[in-house]
Amino acid sequence: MSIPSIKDVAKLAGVSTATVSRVINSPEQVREATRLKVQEAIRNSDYSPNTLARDFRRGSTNIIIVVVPKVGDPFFSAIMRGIRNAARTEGYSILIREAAGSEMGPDEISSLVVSRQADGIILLASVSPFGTEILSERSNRRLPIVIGCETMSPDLSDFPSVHINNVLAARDATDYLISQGHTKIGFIYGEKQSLLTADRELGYRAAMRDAGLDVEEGWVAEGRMTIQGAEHAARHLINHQNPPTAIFCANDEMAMGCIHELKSSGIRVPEDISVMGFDDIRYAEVMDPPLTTIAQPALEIGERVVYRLVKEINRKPEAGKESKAIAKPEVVPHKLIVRSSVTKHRH
Amino acid sequence: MSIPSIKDVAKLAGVSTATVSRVINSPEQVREATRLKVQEAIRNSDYSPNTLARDFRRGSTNIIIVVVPKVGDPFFSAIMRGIRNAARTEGYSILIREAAGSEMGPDEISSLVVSRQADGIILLASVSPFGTEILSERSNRRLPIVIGCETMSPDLSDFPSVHINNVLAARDATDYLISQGHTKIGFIYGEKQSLLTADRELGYRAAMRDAGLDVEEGWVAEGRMTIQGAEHAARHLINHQNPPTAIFCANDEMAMGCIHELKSSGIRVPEDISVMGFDDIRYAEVMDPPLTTIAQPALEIGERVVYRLVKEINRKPEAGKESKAIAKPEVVPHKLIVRSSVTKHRH
DNA sequence: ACCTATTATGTAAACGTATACATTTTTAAA
DNA sequence: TTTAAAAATGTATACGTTTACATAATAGGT
Repeated sequence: MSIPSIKDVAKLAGVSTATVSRVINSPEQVREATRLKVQEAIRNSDYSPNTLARDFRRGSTNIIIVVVPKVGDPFFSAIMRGIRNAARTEGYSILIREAAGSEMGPDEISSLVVSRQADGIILLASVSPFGTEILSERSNRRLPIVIGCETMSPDLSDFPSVHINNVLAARDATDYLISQGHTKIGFIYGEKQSLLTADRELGYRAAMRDAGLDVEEGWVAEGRMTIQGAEHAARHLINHQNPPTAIFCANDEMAMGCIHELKSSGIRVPEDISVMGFDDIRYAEVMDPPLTTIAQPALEIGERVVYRLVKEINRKPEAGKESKAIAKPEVVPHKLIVRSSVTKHRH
Repeated sequence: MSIPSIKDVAKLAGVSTATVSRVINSPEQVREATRLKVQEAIRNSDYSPNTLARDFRRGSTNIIIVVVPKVGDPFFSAIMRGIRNAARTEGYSILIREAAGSEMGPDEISSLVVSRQADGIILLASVSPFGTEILSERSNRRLPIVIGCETMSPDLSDFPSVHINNVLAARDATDYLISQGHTKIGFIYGEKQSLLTADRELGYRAAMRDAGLDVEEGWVAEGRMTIQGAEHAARHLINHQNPPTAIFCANDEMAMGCIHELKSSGIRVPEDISVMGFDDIRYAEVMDPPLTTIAQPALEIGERVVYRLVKEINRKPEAGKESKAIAKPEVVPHKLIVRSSVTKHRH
């Protein structure tokens, strides 16, 4: 015997398929006696609805896909927790899609958007520059999309989003270093094309400029968001003829690489060089030295991003209007976390 | 105008829907002239196939779902890379499902298995104890499942799986500590119910026994696989009246917590106490001190686990046999990585 | 030009569910 | 009881594809 369908149940219970369907989807509509009979038949036939057929018929899946750059990134732990919480209360299932850097091409992202395998998409991964054109094509705006954490290029900025103010946060971080007496401050950014770390660099440079400090050529380098990349960048910075006394890394993982490289070169952190991170991943406080960094309200971001998305999903009906309204981003507060990797500079 | 279907394309191109379908799925079957005409129509109508309908009709999705305990765990980076590689060459898409400890109840895992939203499932997360009954029910054995890394309870052991020999690996780790002159060796395991860390504990105890060494009550504690848990456990161990001179942690993250706790208590690592990890996550080598640990061939595991799964998916046809054949696990080699967190014990 | 073998296309049914609408049964009021 | 209103159930269709089968077009020989 093959896999049982709703018909089998109907026959077994002596009712129509419509009634079985109602027992499953709106039990209050069917009389108790019938309901019991049907439920009994469901058990006996070991039936469970064919999700594929159901989703097809309904035209929706109750699934939200979260696109994440890399599953092994500790930064996403808390965000995902927030996403799960909110998704559960809203009745959605979460599936995660790994973008893995540039390995997820325009085709993939496009197919994700255009095929209705999900009711909505949460982008925690940068889609610039490759996917930008894709997403901005009107034709691909079929599925609601909300962007979390990431900064998007201007032509995508009308997507709803929730994130901290990265420019301001980086500025605060830099200001803190300056307040500790540092004047020669280096910066390690992530990927060249990433607008996210570009924003952080903007904040860094703004703070330096406003404090009347120079940013020497060679004080900023690319760390590719990886440990090895940051090690390489750190080596570059300390080999500079006039090396910085403090280094601001665009995320914590790079800070780890940076610190490791410094120590390996016999440089003490923070006594010789201070290091500042970004994100406050869970390893930050057990590092040696514990990392001074910027914390994002990850749980809150996760929750708000799905509430925002669900709102978007539910106001599909009036699709006639082709709502051109630019969604203003929801900005959540960041926070400076002072630990021990930054210390006062002794002149 | 609503969302275009294959019918619209057919009308526009002046052919039947069957031909359009063929142009999409087996272009070589249709004459070039027609093909071009249809492709033109597809472009003009901005059509893309409704995945829901297609999957429903085909009865399969070309999707593999990977169940992972937590997305923020660096251990899964490399495994996922392997999975992605293999999945791409096999023509499958990967979606990830976060189990998040015990938050994914039997219902969820069951629904995952029984609904055909995927063609197969890769379990990197332990399903013991809660999901065990679920999975072992014959009625739920509808979707091919392959287990990676994890150890399963005996009644699930007939699922295909690929992993290292955890018992042996833990034994090798412990033997290494013993070879360095340690006789008082502690152990921090993960979760009480986890068979995975139970295996590692088994290996640890076996090594101790075979070396004629005692394991004192109080030398082993639960670290819950988290930093905080490990800190707590470490505190427990060092407060013992006769504290160990080496601590073996069931994963690297706990080793980080352990080391942090030791240092905070003024204990030097490895001079006073040696610490050994497990997994060789990417942070292991930049820790201070760099962590001596056991490496798993993560990339290989990832690849083999999907090849195994695909094999399973493809031999569905002969379902009549209800293949009771117990699949023997594929065991891959582990490797001891010697760094600096373990040193010779001075008597 | 004719017939055959091959190739290309069209026709129509099916997949499993949900639901609008029609019909039957029940309930409650008179 | 009778009747109207309300509630429960049944009938039948649609969702968008794919595909077995039937039919039409082409090509290749004579």
